[in-house]
Amino acid sequence: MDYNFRDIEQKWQKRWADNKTYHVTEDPNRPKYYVLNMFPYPSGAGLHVGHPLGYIASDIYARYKRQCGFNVLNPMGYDAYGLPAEQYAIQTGQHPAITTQKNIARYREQLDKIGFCFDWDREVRTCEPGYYHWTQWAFQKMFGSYYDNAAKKAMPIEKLIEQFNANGTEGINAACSEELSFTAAEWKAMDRKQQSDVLMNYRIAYLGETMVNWCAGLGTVLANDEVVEGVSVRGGFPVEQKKMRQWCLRISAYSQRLLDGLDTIDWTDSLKETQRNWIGRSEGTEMVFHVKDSDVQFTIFTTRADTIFGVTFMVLAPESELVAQLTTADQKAQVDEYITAVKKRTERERIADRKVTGVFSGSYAINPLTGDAIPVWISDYVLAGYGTGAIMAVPAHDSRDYAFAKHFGLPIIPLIEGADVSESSYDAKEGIMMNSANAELNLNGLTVKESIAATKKYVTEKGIGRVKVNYRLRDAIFSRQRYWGEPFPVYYDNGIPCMIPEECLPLELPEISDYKPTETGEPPLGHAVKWAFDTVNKQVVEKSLIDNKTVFPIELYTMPGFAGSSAYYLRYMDPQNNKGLVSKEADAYWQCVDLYLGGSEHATGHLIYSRFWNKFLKDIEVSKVEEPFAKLINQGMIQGRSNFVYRIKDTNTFVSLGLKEQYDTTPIHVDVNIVSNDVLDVEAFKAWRPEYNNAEFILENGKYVCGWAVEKMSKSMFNVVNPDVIIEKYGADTLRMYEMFLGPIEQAKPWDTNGIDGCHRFLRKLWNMYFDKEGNLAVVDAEPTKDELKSLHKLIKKVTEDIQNFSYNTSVSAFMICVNELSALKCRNRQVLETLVKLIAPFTPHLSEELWEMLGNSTTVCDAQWPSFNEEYLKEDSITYSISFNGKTRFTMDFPAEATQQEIQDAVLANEKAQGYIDGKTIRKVIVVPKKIVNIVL
RNA sequence: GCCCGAAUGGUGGAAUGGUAGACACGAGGGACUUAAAAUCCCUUGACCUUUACCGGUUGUACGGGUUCGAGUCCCGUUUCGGGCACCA
Repeated sequence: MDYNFRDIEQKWQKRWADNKTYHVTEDPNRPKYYVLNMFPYPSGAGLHVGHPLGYIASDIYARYKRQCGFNVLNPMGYDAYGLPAEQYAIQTGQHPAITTQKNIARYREQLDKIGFCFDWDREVRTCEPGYYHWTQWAFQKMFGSYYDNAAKKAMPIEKLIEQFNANGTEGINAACSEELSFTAAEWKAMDRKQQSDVLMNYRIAYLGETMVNWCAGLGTVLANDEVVEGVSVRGGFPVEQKKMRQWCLRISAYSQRLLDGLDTIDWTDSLKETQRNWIGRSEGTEMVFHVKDSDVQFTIFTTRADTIFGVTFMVLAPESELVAQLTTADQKAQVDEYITAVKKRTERERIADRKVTGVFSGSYAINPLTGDAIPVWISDYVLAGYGTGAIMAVPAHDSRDYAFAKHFGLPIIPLIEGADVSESSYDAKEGIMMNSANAELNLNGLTVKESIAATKKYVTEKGIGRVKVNYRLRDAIFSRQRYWGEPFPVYYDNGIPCMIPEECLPLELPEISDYKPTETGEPPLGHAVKWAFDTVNKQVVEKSLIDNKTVFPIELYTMPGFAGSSAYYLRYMDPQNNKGLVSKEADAYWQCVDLYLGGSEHATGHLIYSRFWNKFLKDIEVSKVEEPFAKLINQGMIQGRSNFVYRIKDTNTFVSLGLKEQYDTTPIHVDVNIVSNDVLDVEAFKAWRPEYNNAEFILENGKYVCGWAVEKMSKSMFNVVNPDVIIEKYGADTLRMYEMFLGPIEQAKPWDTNGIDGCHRFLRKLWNMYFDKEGNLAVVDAEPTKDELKSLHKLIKKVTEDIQNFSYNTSVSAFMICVNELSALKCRNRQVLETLVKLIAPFTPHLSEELWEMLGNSTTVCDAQWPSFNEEYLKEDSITYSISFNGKTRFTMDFPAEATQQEIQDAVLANEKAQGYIDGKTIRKVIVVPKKIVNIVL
């Protein structure tokens, strides 16, 4: 009987769908396991063969866990908001919802063919009102919260207001944009707008002024890569650095928790390290410097408090508010000129072109330890957004300060013994201090480490400064001037942002006629005038308590891509719930994702935002756990394997790879789908493109051999392989096996269709084991033989271990070895063959179900209990040891399996003596390697 | 520049410090076949030796080291990949 994978796969996919085989419900009597893939953005190109890699890997794990008795949640959905659909809409006028809908249908069709155990009843789409309801809701909760540094959690903003009413800012320890100080009386005296502004300083979702690339000509904010030499790539309009009001999320408040949480989760070290770098915790000292002949003082941040005696100048960021205060009249012209020049440069240009620039402010600061007056400069190598936007410069021990000092001829004072600073600075944090003493503090002779501690202690006691931890993590900018995203549930009352009442959510995205910005420079939602009116005045004003009949402007920004993907794993737990994001019961049952699979490209995006979002939801008691993803595996990218033909220059003649050195050739990408084992299908090539109709070929051995290279899988390289094509030719089970066989999941590897035959042959061979020549099921009921049991239990052990370690590639090999062994044994034993079906079921579900049914089972194999192995069967009767002298093997000896190492050693030595091999030699050591080698060291 | 990871046949890749190259592809040879496909068998790191068998040397990017024994551990170097990048 032939292995008719097409019929088998269709049959089972239909049956699974009809019976809702993979539908899961919360079941307190069974342990849960939550497997999750990062959900895809449904692009117009459809899935290529690289996309399902992670889905297959997690599907195998989900199926394995299910067979182990777990109640497994394995959902799938779509990250449906995104730029490509919107760009397409601008070009064609096609509504992004329609494009997205189409793409999702295509994705679903492709996914269904692979045989996943997804519970499609739990599908989510970020662009559906029922889903983004809860994205908007979470945003509102963030708006209504502040972060209490002492309690280390988010609290309702009302609590803060209470405190303001009672004591002003006295005793407040909250995360904020800038430190404020006012009394209760002052608070009460503020009007609504002023109070709103003050609260913005504390809210977790807040409107803040941030630096953006603003392009007036296009009426939008641009990303850095959309700007070159101060003009927009598209249109060539001038672009300036501008502070703009944007919605932000105070993710920085969670820096420490985001950092600490990393120690509690099972992610790869490299990914954790990337997140640690991104959060960028740095422990240092803040010190206050007074300005000479002035009341002004300012604070700097340094991690090298020990170098305070080597400060020879100070530097302010150009954007710093201190610049205006410290610039003296006679320097003003120069400073203004410098600031203007800096403003024109984009972030990108500053990084690309690192020539030293700066200007003297005219002021001097007083070194609090030496009393020296030191010049204050302004330079763009100091960033406004980090620390205090001002630094103390120690050119001897900081390379950037050194470059600046050399350029402007400022003094350099070495502070570490033996450090040669004539050519470059000495940045290392080691050595013995010198030149570092005043009447009260003497660092000379101490190590750098000791000096930092001593200086911290000193400045703290003297009130000059304090110990401070800084984080590089910035608050997330949360608004976009785009159409295809979640609308903000916000309207403005006399400039004060107000939340649309919760009962009016979701605020639905309106239809608009034009996806470009409006003529007045507003985001695309500005076209939806009627929507704004209806929403705010009918839905909001009439339904809510707001007693006003004027038209309120509504927020026209939309949310960024990461908004919808930040809590989707919670929504899968309870996707239809219209009372809340997730019910207490569902959350309590599923808790967190046990296994999360996705690409490492999300290390500093989605995986940070999501962790932050979850921590916030935990603070407001929606989610139960601190960390959403207990274990994370980054699947490696599947790269493309491109093929080339070699055209002889200025001809239409193509030369085979082996002969191309004899000609002057140009390599040309050729569609990998008309190449097999690097041999070109010449006729298909001629038909591929009109210009190749008359192509001629110089062959080798009658074949045209193509060159190849590993590149990114992309249309332009003609190396995209569609899973549908593979499935049509080999079946989904072969595809699943082969994707796993390619190599370790975490590793990037090229897709090479050439190897797939091996996996397909294996499945056919496996299939044929169950049937005789006439095609009848040919299993016999009998006690398995010892050899059969040994082979089988070796496999159970290996596969069980491999699945737990996610080394599926070696599992596939183990299956191949076992099937070869069983074939050699002519195994027809029902018990053995049935167990084999269970073992391979996670990898090849369709084939397994079919065999399982043929073997007379009425249940599905996906519920069949995972077999356990018995060490007894794995035991050998005797074990062959290699006997070697000084590592060189001489001969072998057999020993009973239960022989101890001592017995083996004694027996070997007795044999040596009897044979006379070791007469007159000194034996230094005898090493018995378990089950392998006896090495006699002379 | 800083941090992290990797390097094994023609290819993808195996190998708790213990006989390197499992398994698979490709290639070569053979069987079956009118032929092809399919299937099955043998060979396949390099080099040397031999009519053949048997055998030997060498070999996991490079140079050292630890060890009876190193692809694996340690030190240094090179190359490639990834992340961060004026973060004071």
